[in-house]
Amino acid sequence: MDDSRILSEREMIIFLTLITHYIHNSEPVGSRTISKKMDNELSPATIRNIMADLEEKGILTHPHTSAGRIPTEKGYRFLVNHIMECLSMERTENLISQKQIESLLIQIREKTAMLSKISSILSDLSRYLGIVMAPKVSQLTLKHIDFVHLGGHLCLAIFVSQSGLVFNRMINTKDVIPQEHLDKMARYVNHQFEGLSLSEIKDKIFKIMSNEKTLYDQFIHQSIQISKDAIDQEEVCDVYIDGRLNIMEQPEFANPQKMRSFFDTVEEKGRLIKIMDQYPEENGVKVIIGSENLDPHMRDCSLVMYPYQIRSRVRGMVGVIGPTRMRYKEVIYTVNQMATMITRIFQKMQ
Amino acid sequence: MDDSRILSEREMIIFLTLITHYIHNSEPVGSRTISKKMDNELSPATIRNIMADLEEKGILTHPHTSAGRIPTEKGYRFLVNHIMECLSMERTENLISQKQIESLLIQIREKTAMLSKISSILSDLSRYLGIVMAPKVSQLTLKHIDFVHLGGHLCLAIFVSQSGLVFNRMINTKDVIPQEHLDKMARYVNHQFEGLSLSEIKDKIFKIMSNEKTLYDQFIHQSIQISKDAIDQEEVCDVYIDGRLNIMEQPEFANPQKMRSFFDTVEEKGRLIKIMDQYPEENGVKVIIGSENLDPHMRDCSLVMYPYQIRSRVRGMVGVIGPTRMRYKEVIYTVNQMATMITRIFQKMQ
DNA sequence: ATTAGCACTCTATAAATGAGAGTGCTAATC
DNA sequence: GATTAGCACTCTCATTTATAGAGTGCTAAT
Repeated sequence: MDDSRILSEREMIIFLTLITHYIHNSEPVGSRTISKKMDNELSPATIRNIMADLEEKGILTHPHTSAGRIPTEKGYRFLVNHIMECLSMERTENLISQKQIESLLIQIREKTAMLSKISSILSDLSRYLGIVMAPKVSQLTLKHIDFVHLGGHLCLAIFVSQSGLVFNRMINTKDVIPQEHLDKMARYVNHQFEGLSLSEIKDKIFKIMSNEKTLYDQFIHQSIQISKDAIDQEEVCDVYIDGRLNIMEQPEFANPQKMRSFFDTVEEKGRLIKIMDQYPEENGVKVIIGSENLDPHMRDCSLVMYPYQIRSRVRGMVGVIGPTRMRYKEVIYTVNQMATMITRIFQKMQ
Repeated sequence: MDDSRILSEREMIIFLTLITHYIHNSEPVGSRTISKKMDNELSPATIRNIMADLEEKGILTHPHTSAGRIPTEKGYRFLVNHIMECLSMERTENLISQKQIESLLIQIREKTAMLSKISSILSDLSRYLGIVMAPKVSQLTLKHIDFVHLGGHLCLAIFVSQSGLVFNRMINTKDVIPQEHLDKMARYVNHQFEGLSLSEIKDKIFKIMSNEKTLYDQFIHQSIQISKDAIDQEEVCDVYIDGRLNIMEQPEFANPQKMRSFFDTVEEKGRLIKIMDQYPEENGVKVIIGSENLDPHMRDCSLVMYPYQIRSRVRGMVGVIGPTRMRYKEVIYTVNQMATMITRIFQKMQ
């Protein structure tokens, strides 16, 4: 039963005081401590009674008889719901110096570098682990394509997307194609495909190829073939992680065993992607707390993730992983702002 | 005094047996263990005597009276010297499946992706930390340059080096330059600079700019200006690291404190570069053992690094960081082969 | 409804104990 | 003369025992 909805104001104050204190000190909080924090408004004995009530409601617990209280996962969930309500009501205050970060990021054009910089910024801001999941390239819109002859049958295709991201793929051509020829082909291909997404281009290539006229025009045929080779290559969904040091500082990972099993999961990036796919979003954000996470190695972690967009098409995710005892409010606000900022940056980049 | 040069054959056998055993088990080795390993050829008592001799020579020690022996740093250094002698004499056996790795690597054209893949391979092979230090871009030779209009005053310059590496820089142009115009400029610039290294191009740009003819030709002036802007941007010397998990498994880092201080140093990449610059190479390799390293946080680590080349010009470094108790022979062989392979790959890439 | 008082519980830390591993030395053996 | 068996000695590490301290829950008083 969800008794936790019906908290009296006094209970709420005590709960928030306790959880805040615990989040910062990671030690069970006793009744005396809370009483002091509230300027002795209530005596420890009274607080003990209330804490017992909160424990009955399932949002607090204590590790052993003579220890102070700590929040349960249900407690954290309750806190997060509370925060989300505030988030939608308050005008989010600026926790981060957006301008500086934005001007820093907008200068990086290279996809890999940009995303890993974002994960590094996220980890610095949150003091936990920063995570960025790359958008699927196939949703990007083509601005410009270029072919460079590398020698022999090797050729390099360089894509620039509308949003200014650069990525490239290598092609093994059937014939040796000289650079001037490649330039001509590039001009043709640019003309044909500019403004389309990679997956749209795929479709168009299919159409052109099945057009019988193509069969007879050597030039078109070759141009289309090379584009097809470049686009068809399987894409990996990349994950960028930074801030491992931050996690090492958390007392819940002081045990080397736990630390290892945590990093085992995190470094195996496929797992993260799976986790991301597994959970629904609420109000655009995913917050996965402790054992809500089905992966047993992530039982002591929480995860906050927001989606970002490129030209209202592609969606990637950014977020933070930290201990269950996370500074949720700060993190949720920060990740939210970063996601918004990234979306905005891609808009600006044109 | 370097008594360690004068080891009898028997002493040598015992030393190698002991150090090998210690490297694999990370526990002090007693006389009984060694005796067994040598098929009871000698009794524990005899071995004890010899071990006492080796201790006098400074290549063994014991952590306390009733523990077995462990190698000193001088011992490791002695081992490494011994290995290096063998390396130059033996035909290096193939420890790694070079062909597969080579064909895997040669497909990656993007600088960042390639180098981080190499560091990942190195960490997998060594089961320690894989390190790659990127070559200085300014030494690369230009194959092809391309300008892409990104909208407004923004323009992207894409470089492809002779060796097929791609990297790009963003430029803020004074005027708005349309794409057709940029294409023309690129053709001119390619013609002017192809085959030169970035630093040579810098010089040439300087010459052209001081030529008075340039002042009057608007087109040349603009082309040169944009090239200059692209090339002048400060480059960062990148470091790629992978295999943190491997390090966590080493018992010498079981203490969370030590682990943190180690990663503190390693993640701050500037420090690694400094360390690299500080030590001389012997026979092309740098092996830094334990406290030979001036950085106090790296006191428990060893470092094996080989240089690699791109077209016999630029030098980067690849290597491995592990505990002082490192499987030196394996690592030295592996890193050696990887460095050679990388050099060869860049040759092949044309 | 709140609070003071007190017995009770559990942890964390320090001190005490004992088994085990390995040495160094001496005297016997090959 | 080199090797080895034998044994007292040293030091660590794991286990046990004792103790102080923090915090609770309950009862009775305010």
